[in-house]
Amino acid sequence: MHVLDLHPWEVSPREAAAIQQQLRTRLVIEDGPAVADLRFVAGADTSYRRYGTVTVAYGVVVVLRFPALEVVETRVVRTRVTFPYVPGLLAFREAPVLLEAFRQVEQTPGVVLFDGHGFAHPRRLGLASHLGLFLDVPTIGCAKSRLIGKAEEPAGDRGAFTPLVHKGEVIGAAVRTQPGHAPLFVSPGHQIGVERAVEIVLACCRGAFLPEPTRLADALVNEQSRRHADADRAALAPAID
DNA sequence: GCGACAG
DNA sequence: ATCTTGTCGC
Repeated sequence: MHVLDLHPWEVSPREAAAIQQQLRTRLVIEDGPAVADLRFVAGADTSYRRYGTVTVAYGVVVVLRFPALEVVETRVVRTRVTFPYVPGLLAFREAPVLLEAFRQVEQTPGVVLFDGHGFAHPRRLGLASHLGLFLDVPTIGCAKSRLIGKAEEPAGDRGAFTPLVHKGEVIGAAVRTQPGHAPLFVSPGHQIGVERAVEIVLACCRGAFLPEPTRLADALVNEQSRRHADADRAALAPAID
């Protein structure tokens, strides 16, 4: 896939917040691809492991055919990470490795699902929105927990959802993807609206808490990270105290 | 000033 | 996210 180079990632937390303020003005939170026109959807996720002072990150992108949800392409990438986890600045920790993985993707998806928020962010530029701008493709944020905003508990049946509101604005939705389980927080990333985002996420669910793209990316990235743990530790021996 | 806080 | 055995529940 084509990946735009909008700004450097080697920045301080202070600069990171300023960059988000700048990028949010370019976001497009409306419309989105019609479910009937979707042919391919993708899911992306990361996994971390610390070896001494070095933190290694694995990034994975899985492309599925839609609506069959069959895997058609998978990409795995590994990089070192220096940016710390800071609530609200997640993209600066995860984007580098994920964008590298996306560069290797051949089948451009009609929409990409990320494990984190999109518009439901303090500055309206969560991971999904930030990467949507770099990829110039519709994206959706699928977070397992809330970052900001409030939502009524959705009904217990699968598909039920309530609006996630922050400062009087609807920024996403709490969606019941699996009965008996806490709701999934869905929010627009880029080039899509709340309603369409929820519709697509539900169309990607097969009974599990997470939609297939994200669920498969999560399973694959964790497996890769663990399978290469020993080799990675050995390769980084010189850098370990 | 005191909580809350994606992964 | 990651560290971790067994265990309660659908």
